[in-house]
Amino acid sequence: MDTHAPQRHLRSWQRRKQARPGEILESALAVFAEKGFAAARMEDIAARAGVTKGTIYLYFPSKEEVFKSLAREHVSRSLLFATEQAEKFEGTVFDFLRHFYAGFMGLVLNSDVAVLPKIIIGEAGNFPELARFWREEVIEKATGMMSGVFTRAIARGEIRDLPAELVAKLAMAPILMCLVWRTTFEKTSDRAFDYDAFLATHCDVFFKGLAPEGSAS
Amino acid sequence: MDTHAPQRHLRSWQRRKQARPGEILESALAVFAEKGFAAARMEDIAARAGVTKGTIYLYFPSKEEVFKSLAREHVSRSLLFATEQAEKFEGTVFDFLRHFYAGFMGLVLNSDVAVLPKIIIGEAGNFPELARFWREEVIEKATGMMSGVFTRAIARGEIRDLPAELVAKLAMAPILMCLVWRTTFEKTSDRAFDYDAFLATHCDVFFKGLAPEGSAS
Amino acid sequence: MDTHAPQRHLRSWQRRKQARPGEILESALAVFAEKGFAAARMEDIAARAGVTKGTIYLYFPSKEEVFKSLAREHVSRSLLFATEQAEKFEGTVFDFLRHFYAGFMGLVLNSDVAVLPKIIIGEAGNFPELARFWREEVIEKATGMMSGVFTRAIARGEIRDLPAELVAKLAMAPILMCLVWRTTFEKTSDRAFDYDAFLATHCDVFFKGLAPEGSAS
Amino acid sequence: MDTHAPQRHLRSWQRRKQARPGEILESALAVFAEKGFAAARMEDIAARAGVTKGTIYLYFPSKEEVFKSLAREHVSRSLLFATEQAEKFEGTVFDFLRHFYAGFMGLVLNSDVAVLPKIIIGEAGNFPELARFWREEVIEKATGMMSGVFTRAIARGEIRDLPAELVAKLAMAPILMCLVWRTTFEKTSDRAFDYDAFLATHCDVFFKGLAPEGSAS
DNA sequence: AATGAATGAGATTTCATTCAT
DNA sequence: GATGAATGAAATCTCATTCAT
Repeated sequence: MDTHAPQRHLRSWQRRKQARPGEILESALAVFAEKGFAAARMEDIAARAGVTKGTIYLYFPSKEEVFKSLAREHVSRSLLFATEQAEKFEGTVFDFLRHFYAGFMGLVLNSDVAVLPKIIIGEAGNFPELARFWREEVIEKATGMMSGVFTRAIARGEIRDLPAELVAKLAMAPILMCLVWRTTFEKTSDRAFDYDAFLATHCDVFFKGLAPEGSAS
Repeated sequence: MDTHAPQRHLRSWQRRKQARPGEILESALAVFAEKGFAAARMEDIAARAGVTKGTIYLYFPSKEEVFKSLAREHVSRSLLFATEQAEKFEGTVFDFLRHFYAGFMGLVLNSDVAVLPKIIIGEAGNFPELARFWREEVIEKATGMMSGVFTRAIARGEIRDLPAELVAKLAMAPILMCLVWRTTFEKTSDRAFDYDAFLATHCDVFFKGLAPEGSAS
Repeated sequence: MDTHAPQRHLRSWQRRKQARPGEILESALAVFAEKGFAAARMEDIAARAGVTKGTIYLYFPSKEEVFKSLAREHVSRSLLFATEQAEKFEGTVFDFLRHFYAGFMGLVLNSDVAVLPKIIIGEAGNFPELARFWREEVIEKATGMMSGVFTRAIARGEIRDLPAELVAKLAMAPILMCLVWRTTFEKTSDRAFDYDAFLATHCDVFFKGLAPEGSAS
Repeated sequence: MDTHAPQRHLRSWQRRKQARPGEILESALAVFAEKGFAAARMEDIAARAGVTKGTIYLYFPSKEEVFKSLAREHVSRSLLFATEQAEKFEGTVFDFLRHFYAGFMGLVLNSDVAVLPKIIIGEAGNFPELARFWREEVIEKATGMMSGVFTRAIARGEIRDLPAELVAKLAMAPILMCLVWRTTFEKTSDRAFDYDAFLATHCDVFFKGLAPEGSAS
């Protein structure tokens, strides 16, 4: 009984079972971020997820596949965020960017996703397909979305006529810097990096630099 | 001249011995960049340097020490470059930055040093002391140098009154992006990233954004 | 009885796990005895224990620790034997010694513990702490026990008044000779060493030498 | 010139050359004694002899051969000593033994030969031929010499009628104990072992034990 | 004769993966 | 479904031995 309705009235271990892959990936994210792919031990990942080594193999065929699943899984989240942001694009490009940066900082500071780019950077050499996947699925899509924003802004005369794609990349460079700082140097530093002030200054300079000639800013 | 040269009259194997550590580090740079620390095999490093495993241990006590030597060794080169650039600072801050970016691109595109930051990013978790070392010796010094440049520019009225340190970091964000692109995604991409155009656009926007209010740019 | 036995209802691999360390140490005893510490290969130890290299590392962190565990583990057995013997001391010191020698020969000829002293002798240079441990825990305790026996024998007038501790050491010298012969030369010799006759002659001479002046022996 | 008289008027490096093998063996004795065969490094042996690794191979084809040469070389010294002693045998067996023990203690305390038996004990498993060689060349010859002494003593009525060979072995057991103590435990002990008192007590007991019945000792 | 840089076989140790329970 | 003992391939590192100088 209940065999026909596996989603309803699940017993606790059944709920557990469905949650397992997610728990494992979450744990893997933390461990890969800390150690890199090669130095991460399956046992660490398992322990942090509250299971034993063997259990991971019930859900993933290999360490490599855990890693890839992880990378792919989070792509969707990141893109979802970006897309949502882009859809909210109603006001000026400046409003949008401020919103975007603010949202991103929330992500960067409060979750573990921030470490994914770092992992990709560190392991691109060992997993070229993954690097390609990320470029195509994350970077180019995000750049494309952002390019669209700037293209429209140019069309509306909100900003100067500049190569939209390059401007899109420029808009993301400070974010990359924040990510790298947070995942690489923050722990070793006693003086805090003021991400908000950094991005505020960026907006100040960047927006003024984009503004049409003769505008009162 | 050259009478002070200490390597005169060396036997061939002595000349060899003096050159070995450098050859090994050069080889290690390439292998670590490609694979990361953990996945790099001593045998690979040795083979690329034209020696066998055992030889590396004549010059370095362990893989870890090869890695650390490498990271420390190249710091001097990078800083030398930065310091030389700062000393050339004669014209406006804009001239300086253009010069700086151009010089950096030369470095990034034509040598292997570009991969060092990538290595540091990937292995910071496993070598915290190394991350600290890099932050203190490379990043903070470079930032300090750049901050000085901007502080003077502000004093001279060349640019607006903005937090010099944050502006310095903003000035380096596009460089970080170029480095990451080159070392992480370039190989997987068929469409070339136009670093020069990217930095030109950056200069365009950045300089206009920094310019004093009401300036004719 | 046996209701307190902790191993009831164990699954087979649990029973196995409990037995493993002992099996490994037993195997290690044999291999270390044959080759010495440095020349003993983990693979040999593993093979003799019926497992593979890796398994040893589930129970011991390193080869050195296997060795130390081994040396420490068997101490208890040896001392237990000695203590039991000393407690049986009821008759004359001569009866006791005869008993002691007989018991020791049983140990020497029928078990592998005989090789432990040999191992200690061979590796004292490489493991000074171990040599110290053995001197304190085995040699001095055994000597102390034996000294006590002789002290009491002197007090009772069974033997002459001699330095008890030196006599104790003299009593053990023939045993050392038997151990060394058995573990070092026996295999290379075609003519058997007659341990019983050797110890019988020793008793004959030793007892007569200890007897009080003017005794009819 | 001088080619026909290589022994006379040697230049210093020639004298050196002739001394080299001996210097190396002396050095090897110390290192093998400290570490055992396997753990002894050729570099250590070379360094202690004041040469470099390569030089050893000019005189010995392998580490094993250094070891064997060492063991064989010292055999002659030990036997020479024993034979000389036996030839001095003029007085009673008791005088002889006292002399012998005294001489042996000089050897044990003042030279490195004491470590040879220890080495043999530790490496017998790895070099069975060596163990055999030692048993035959050293132990059996020494025992034979000593047996002869006792046989003659029995014939003269100096001591009781006992199995001469076993008595010979008993006479050497305390020496073995001294050797083992000195090479294995002495360094770890703060309280000195009084070899002289030990052997004096041994003589006291042993001689009394050997004395013919009814003798006034 | 002596050197010492280089070699490479072989040892220890780690850890992803398997599988009986 | 979960466990965790066991495996064994692969990595680091050591050091006896060689050989050009």
